[in-house]
Parts: sequence; C-alpha cells; structure tokens
Amino acid sequence: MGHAFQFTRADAIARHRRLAGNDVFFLTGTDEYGSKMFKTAKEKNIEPQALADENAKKFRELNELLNISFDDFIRTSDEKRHWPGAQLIWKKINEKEDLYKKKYSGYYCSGCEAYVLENELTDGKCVYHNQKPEFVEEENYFFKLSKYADKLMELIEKNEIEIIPESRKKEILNFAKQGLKDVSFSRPKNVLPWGISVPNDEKHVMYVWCDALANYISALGYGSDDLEKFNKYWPADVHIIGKDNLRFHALYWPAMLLSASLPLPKQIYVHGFIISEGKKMSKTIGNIVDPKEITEKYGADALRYYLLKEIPATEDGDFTVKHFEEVYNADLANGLGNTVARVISMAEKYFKNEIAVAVIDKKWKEIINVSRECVDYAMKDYNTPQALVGIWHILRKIDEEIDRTKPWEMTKTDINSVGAHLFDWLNALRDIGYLLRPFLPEIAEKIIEQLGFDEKKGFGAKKGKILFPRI
RNA sequence: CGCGGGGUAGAGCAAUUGGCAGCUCGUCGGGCUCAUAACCCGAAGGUUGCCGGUUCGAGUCCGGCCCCCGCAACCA
Repeated sequence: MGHAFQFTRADAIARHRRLAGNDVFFLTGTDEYGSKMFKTAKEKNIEPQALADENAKKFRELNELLNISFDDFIRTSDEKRHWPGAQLIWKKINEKEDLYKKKYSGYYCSGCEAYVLENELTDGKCVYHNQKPEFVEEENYFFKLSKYADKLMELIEKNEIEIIPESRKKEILNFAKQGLKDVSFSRPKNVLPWGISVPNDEKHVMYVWCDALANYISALGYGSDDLEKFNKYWPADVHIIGKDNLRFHALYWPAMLLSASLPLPKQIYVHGFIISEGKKMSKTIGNIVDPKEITEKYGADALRYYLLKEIPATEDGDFTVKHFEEVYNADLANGLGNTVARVISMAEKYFKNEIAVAVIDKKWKEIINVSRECVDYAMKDYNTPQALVGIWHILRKIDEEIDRTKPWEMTKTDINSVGAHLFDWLNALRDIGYLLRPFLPEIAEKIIEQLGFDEKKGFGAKKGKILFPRI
C-alpha cells in the first residue's frame, strides 16, 4: 500500500504538470541491490536476480493497476541500462579523488546479518538475538561526504535544493550541522557478491545507495552514447520520496552530483507513510491491506481518490477498509457520482438530453475559477488533499443550487430558466472532469464522455453506468 | 536539560500579523422527490493537554509541567 500511495502521488503530480503544458519525464523503478535483497533471496532459497525479477513484476503490476502514467521504469540490476551510468558517476567521483580505501570495522550480528551500533547493545549483546556480535573488519571505499558538508547545507538553506516540507528541511539541516562523516561506498565482493562491480576493482561492489541513486540519470542515458534525454530532462524538477529516504536524497545524492560536476535536482518532496489504525502495516499485526483487493472491488480511481485525498501531503496517514468505505460512500458515491447522475438525469428528463449552448452565469465562472486556482495553488506544494477539496467545492455548489431553484417545479412554469441552469451545471461538471484528470483519470474521462459536449450543439448528456455504486 | 513536529467536538483535521474556535465524517431534527434512500437547511456536541504570566483581548505570545511522534549516519 505504501508503494501504491507513492506511485499515485507521483502520478497525480506528473499528470497535473503535463496538463499544464510541461514536457514531463516521470521515472520510476526498483532498487534491487543491497544486503537485504541478498539475504531475503537466501532465505527463500532462490537467486537474488530471480527475487529482483519477482519484485519488479509486482511493481509493474501495481503501476498498471493504478493507471500510473510513468514514462520509464528502470531496474538497478539492468546491466545494460543502469550499470554504465552508475559506473560512470563512480569514475567521475574517483577522478575528483573523493573516494579512498579504508578499513571499516564494527560489530556484526550474524542474527541481524548487519552491523549493529554499540549504543544498540545491552551488556554487549544484540537486543534482538541476545548474542554477542562479532568484531569484523572489512575494507571499503569511502566517499568524502564531509568535504561537501558546508556546500550542501548552504544549498539546502538557500532552497537551491528545496526540501518540502519545511520541517524536513530543518531536520536534515540539523543533522548535517552535527558534522557529516564520510560514508562507505563499497562492500567487498566476497561478503556481498550482489551488486554493481566497482570500476577497475574486481574485489568490490558498489554500496547500494551509491548505485541506486544513480538510477535517476542512468535511466536518462547517462553513461551511454545517447545523451539526448539526459540533456533534456536533467536536472530533475523534483524527487518524490518517503521520509526514510531523506538523507540519501538530500545529502548523499547531491554530494555525488557535486563531485561529478553534474547539475543538482531542484526539489525534494518528502511524504509520510501509510499506517493502519495508527500502526505501521505489518504482517505480524495483520493490518496489511492489499491495493489489489481494493481496486478489484471498488476500482482504481476509488483507491487513488482515497490515497490522494485522505493521506496528508507531508504526514503519515491512516488506511483502514472501514474509513475507505466511509470516504467512498460520502465523497464518491453520494458526492461525485450522484451529482453527475442527478444533473444528467434532469437533462434527459426535461430536455431529451439536448441542452443548447447558453451564456454561463458569472457566478459559475467565479466558482470554477476559484476551484481551478485552488488546485494549482495546492499542487505547488504537492498538496493533493487540498486540491481535491477545491474540486469538491464545485459539487457542493451544484447540489445547493439545484435544491434552491427546484427545477422539478420550475419546469412547469419556466422551462427556459431550467435549461439555462442546466447548462451552468453541465458546464460545471465538465470543468470538474477536466480538473479531475490528474487525480482520477478514468472517471474524469467517463464524466466528460457522459456529458457529450459539442462546441456548437451544446450538451448531449446521456446517463452511463453508475460511476460509484454505493457500498 | 540533544534537535524537531504535535496535543482543538465522538473520529480525522483547519484557524494570515494575537481579534466572534471552524471544516469533513458520524449523530439528531426539519425540508425536498430531479438524483445512486442520494441532496439541501438547521441543531447538539469544546475548560483548544495541565498550571501560571503578558494583554482590552491568547488556540495563537512568554515561563513551567505532562503526554505522543519523527530524527539522532552505514538495513535502505
């Protein structure tokens, strides 16, 4: 569900920008190396590559399920597309003499299959496995992150790399202020064979973050002969990441780019996590909800709506089936779906579907303008909940005016006025359709189709299938 | 006394520079019959975590206390 959330957010942002006339390159992909993958594959008794293939397939399916309009999908285990870029940036960093070999030592817990920090130990034992970790030394390449500390802080401070929201910016600046240590950039191949080979050193593979972050440019052709996309689309306008990835995107990645003399991303949008009943979704608690189940039952746009509207822009948000169904009924079935049906049904009943072009009431122009501005304003900060609230405002106004003007009575005395109102309402619905395109792409098209607008003839509105059946 | 965010109606959240404490859902009452028993209007529901201070006036500013969450570098 966490991935569904992130993809949907990114997709709404990409679609919104495209509709604003921008040439968007929306990249997604999977990060497949690292000791975690290696370990999981071992547990499952399969090759790491097979596990990576499995995961990549799931990601693609999820993308499809939710109508994610990505332009490219990159896999870090793709030796043809990703490796050359990752290795080239390594070489550039190495040429700057920002890499050096050093022994890394630490306490390694075989239970965790990871290094544990001394302050995580009680009585010298690992808390989780109740055993004494081994003291291990291995030789790593280190990246001179410390060299770039001041520059990074300045860039973030001055919003040359803008971190949204502000609180995350403070968090990372605070962290950086304590001083940045150099970081491991490789692991010995004999310890971890699953990774990208370090150029000119067969004994090492690249540390995951070094390799994974490079996906943003490798996907654009960096490291290949064809730099057209790279020249056109890099630097990225925005990286969309979870709060757990902040450090890597706000510090490591820009430092790598600085070292390699490449342009820096302009923005980093940090979102929260999906939780369930206030807790992290986990198999042991049993509060995992599968996005597939939801979309099969209620449709992709229903899930998209929930993820875009109910999960805050920058905080953690809750997903429960109960709340999902409440929102579905209130906003989608009773709200959007019903109002569309309500207006079209009147057009059918009173005007045999045909509503001729009329002059739009000033009041309605105003209402729609306010909503459109609200959407654009909200999307500047990637605030999809606020954007959707802005669109729903129009729906409320339509319902309100229908109740006030009582067309079912007016039709007996003043059929022309009913026609004029219907034109306003149908027109408002058409605008809702356009405004909804980035958020609920399928439903938006269905609405527009049902309205059957023609510049000359006006509306030939026809009721279609119920958009959101009540639960 | 590590740094940061937060505590507001049953639930989830909002309140420029201090200026009538609001929104959505839920609950209750009324209206309507065009619509997916949908929609509209109205009502109830608050000691704004606690104590003190500044002020004509504090959710907002100041001091103290309680509670929750995030961060505190090699899992990514």
